[in-house]
Amino acid sequence: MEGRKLSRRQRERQTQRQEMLAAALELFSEKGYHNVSMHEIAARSEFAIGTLYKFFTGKEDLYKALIREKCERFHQVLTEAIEGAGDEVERLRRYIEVKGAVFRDNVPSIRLYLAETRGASFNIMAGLDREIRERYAQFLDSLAGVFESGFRNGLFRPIGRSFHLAVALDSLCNAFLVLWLEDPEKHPYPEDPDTILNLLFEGLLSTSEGRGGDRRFESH
Amino acid sequence: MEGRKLSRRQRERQTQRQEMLAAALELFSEKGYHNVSMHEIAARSEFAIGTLYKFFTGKEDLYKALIREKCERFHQVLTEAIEGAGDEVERLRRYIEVKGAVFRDNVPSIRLYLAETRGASFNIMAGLDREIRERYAQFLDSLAGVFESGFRNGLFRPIGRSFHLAVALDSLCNAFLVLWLEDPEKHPYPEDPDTILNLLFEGLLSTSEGRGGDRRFESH
Amino acid sequence: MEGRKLSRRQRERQTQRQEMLAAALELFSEKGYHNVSMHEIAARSEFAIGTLYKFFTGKEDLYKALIREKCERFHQVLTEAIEGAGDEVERLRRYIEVKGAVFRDNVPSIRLYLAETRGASFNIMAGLDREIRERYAQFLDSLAGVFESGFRNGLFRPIGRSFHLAVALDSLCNAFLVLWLEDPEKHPYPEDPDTILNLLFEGLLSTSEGRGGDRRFESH
Amino acid sequence: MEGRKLSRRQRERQTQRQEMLAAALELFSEKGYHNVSMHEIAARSEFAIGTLYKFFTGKEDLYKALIREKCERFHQVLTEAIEGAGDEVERLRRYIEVKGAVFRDNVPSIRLYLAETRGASFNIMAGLDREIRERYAQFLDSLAGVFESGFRNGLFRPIGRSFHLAVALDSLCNAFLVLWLEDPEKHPYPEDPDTILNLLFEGLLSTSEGRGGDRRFESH
DNA sequence: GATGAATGAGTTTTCATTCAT
DNA sequence: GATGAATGAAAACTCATTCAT
Repeated sequence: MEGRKLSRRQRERQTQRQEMLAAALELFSEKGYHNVSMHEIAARSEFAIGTLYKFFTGKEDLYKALIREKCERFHQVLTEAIEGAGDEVERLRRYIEVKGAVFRDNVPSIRLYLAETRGASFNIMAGLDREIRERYAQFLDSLAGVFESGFRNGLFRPIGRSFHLAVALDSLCNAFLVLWLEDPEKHPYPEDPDTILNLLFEGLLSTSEGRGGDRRFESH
Repeated sequence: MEGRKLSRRQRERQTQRQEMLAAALELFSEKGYHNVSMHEIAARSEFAIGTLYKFFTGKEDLYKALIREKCERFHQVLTEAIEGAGDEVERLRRYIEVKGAVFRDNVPSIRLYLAETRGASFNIMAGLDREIRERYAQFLDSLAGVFESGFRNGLFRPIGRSFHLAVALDSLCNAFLVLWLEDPEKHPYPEDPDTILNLLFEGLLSTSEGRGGDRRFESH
Repeated sequence: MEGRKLSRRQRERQTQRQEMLAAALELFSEKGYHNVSMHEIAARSEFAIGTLYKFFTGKEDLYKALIREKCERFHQVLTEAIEGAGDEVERLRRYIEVKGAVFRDNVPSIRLYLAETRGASFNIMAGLDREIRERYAQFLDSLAGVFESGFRNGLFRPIGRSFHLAVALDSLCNAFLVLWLEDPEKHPYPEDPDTILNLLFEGLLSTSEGRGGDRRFESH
Repeated sequence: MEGRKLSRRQRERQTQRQEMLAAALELFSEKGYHNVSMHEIAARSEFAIGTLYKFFTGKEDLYKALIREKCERFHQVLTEAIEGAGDEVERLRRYIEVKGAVFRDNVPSIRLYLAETRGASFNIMAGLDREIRERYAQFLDSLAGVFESGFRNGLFRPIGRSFHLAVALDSLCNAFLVLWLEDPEKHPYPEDPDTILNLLFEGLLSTSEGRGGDRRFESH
């Protein structure tokens, strides 16, 4: 992705950095930011404590780097999923599938990701919160774009603002994923993306012009 | 629930306890569990630190008590909303409205509630996590019951499992509420519950039997 | 000196504070600021480390308090010595004697005092340096006042600026005291203050008007 | 002093060593021993940290070498000043002038020199303290020799022990120099050495035989 | 029963020194 | 011989908890 010519030294440093981040990820995702000490990270990553401080200016910096890199990666993958080929429905299906796959493969990261994008994170850590949320908002806009485009070409019936639909779909997926995270046996993430999609689609599609759902509500 | 005859002493203790919890709530919701010290809670509640330890066995116990009581209260109120009078649609509407109202009136608690029920809470605090989640699951079952009942009496079309629908509706509300929490101006929580409800209902209602949404997907 | 009504508690706190400062003084004077750890001070004063931090906001604060209090005391005592009764000569004699006595009785403090007022202290410690030097300058002005007064009433011949004479006398005493500090046997601080005073006085006194010292230099 | 035939290699090493010492001097005099890290010295001198350790066994050794060399140089120059041509008065004048010139040209070194020779240096650094003080004592003896010689040839009146006079003159100069160091504008080091010298001489000279200063004191 | 002073284990971070390249 | 990445002991400081008054 970047210039390929990294010296051996530089490549080694990258590897070490990744090992540190990996150890930190494990620990943070197991116990949360405040319950992990730098000594633990050093021990788990098998580096001396001082070496950690050569790579990161402090615990906060280490955590920020970790979160930033993971979030960036997730958003990249998800953005690719919804910006790829296919009509809007296919792209949403792909989004649901990819999101599930990413979760399955990155459980530890997910715990942190969720703590940052959902719930009430207390990251006083100047700026991180804002940064992540902005990146997330940016992604939601992309997702809203898919609905918008579906509206324009008549694939979707305009039952709500595209942004709301994006929020809805994303939070639906997250809800299923959190259930899965808690008890994978009891709450498997749907193999078929339509299980989730239909929750929104079963009335979203413009072909259902003959129905009178709205009227029903209006009468209330 | 308990015997009503509390001595003056006991009543005083209850008041003191509530004052401690109120001070703790303010602080925890402002700064998060780990960034609040027992001294701060003592200072804010105007009790001696030793007195705090007469009421709670430690910081963790205090936090647990706080979370438990708040969650219990929320679930109670929400359960009442969905178990009250009216058909299923009305009950869901009431749920959305009550949830909005409860949030508006309890912003500090909400931050903690969200941290516990959504996202990846790191509450290693033996059991709290489990306890809260169980209570939450219990509530989701109640909510699912509303859909179930709607299915049975033909008000809803069976577009998914009732539990999934409960999860979907709840996470939809949460998503809107988190948006509102972040920026109340930009993302007001809908006055009209149908704004949220329609996201699910526009195809969920059994009156739309004539439409061919499903077929469309099957053809894919 | 101050309002006498200190509660027992307050008196105890004062005692503890003094014990902490005493332990710190010993250690700082033995090994210097940077070679003493808070743990050592805690151990030597027989308090828990946390208790130290209840009395002083940090190591720097502890050191500053120590220096400030000692310096203030010294300057007070010395100022009293030169502002007491007697003609200028007597007052200077008393200054030399009192300075010797104070040194003898406060060897550990002296090491710190000297490090602060003489030599090149590297007290980056915002302000302390300045504060101490200002207090010292103030004292030198008092001492210069004695010479000034001696000039005015004709007791002293005006062989230099009064401030220079103050600096000269003070540095003379310090020099003798440092010698004594290094090797009390070999370099006892003079019992008779005139041993020091005569180094300046043997020509300073106005009664020596008949001599031609200056002329001698002019002819060179 | 040493054999003159240094190989190119050896000469290079000397140069490097001097560069290291120069960088260290700058830093130590700016911030004090404990506030300078070996990394800083390495960076400022543009050598690798490992290279520093090839030349000096450690930080302490580096500092000792620095102090030793600077002190040696100062004492050499000052000894030359007082051992040169001229009568005792001229030699003392030259001493005062040279001392002023050396200070002016070596402010950074001076800060360290003062920290070592005056005040209470905390150089636990085994031996350095003693070593420097011995060299200093040696110099004071040379200076005392000038007074001694002045006594012998009748140029000076024996108003005190020659060693005391040496201490007195040196501390007088130091006092003026410290004043100058603190505020060169307000306290310039005297251009005319007699400004300092007269503080001692105005009664020291044997030509003032007619005066009765001593008697005056005796009467007290 | 309430109080808050005292405690000390545990945290983050620095930096002199070593040694494989 | 020079290099600088890696090391880990040691420092300053915090805070949950105890217990004598």
